Amino acid sequence: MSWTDERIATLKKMWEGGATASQIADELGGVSRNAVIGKAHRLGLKSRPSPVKANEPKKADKAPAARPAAKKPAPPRPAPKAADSAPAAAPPRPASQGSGGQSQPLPNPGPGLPKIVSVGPGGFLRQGPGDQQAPIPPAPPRRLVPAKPSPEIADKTSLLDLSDKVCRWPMGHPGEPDFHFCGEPVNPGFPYCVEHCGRAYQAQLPRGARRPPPPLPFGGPRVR
DNA sequence: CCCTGATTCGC
DNA sequence: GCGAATCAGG
Repeated sequence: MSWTDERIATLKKMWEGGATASQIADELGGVSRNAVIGKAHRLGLKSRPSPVKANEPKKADKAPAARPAAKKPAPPRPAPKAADSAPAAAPPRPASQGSGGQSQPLPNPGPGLPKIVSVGPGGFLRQGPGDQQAPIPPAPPRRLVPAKPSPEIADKTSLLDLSDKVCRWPMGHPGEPDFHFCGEPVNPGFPYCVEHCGRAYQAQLPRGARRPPPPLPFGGPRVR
């Protein structure tokens, strides 16, 4: 498999969206997760909350220990700089599981977006004690609505048409011919439109009104 | 052992 | 440029 523009675009979006390399590789098909990571790095994407990252080069001495057991005697690595453009803090996301055994991250709003925790039934924002002030309470849906962004989307929002103005909610699966994004105008301050904000930031419904399935952008059974 | 991303290096 | 092999941490 070669890296076509579309595949690269998908890779980018999913990578930026917080999907793991494995998920991306799986979605793209025909490539290993290593390929995805390698490509991502070659594209300039990098780092992002990587689980493996406890070692930070302290300002001190450290004789670069050569690799003990390696087929090839690798010269000491210069400096494994890693923490440069890491998001301040990932907003807690409602996690649900659809396929594997580990958590399935939702597309992550890029840096600069408000850290919304969740949306209450009445449309108020739940936030940490410290974060006192919402950018703007969007009056999200009181109850979840079936994913039906718009009766007719004349032109499907392609991967490349994404901007911070349109809803990035993925419709279908990447790689499918009709894979596209919601494309509705976003809820200001959010990566999604109002409807999909209600899905992404799973509203906490009053007891009893709990029946809709847990929809997820990526990996979910199918949302459409 | 499972997972994760990072890096290296032969191709 | 690509990605398997490897490393390293959770």
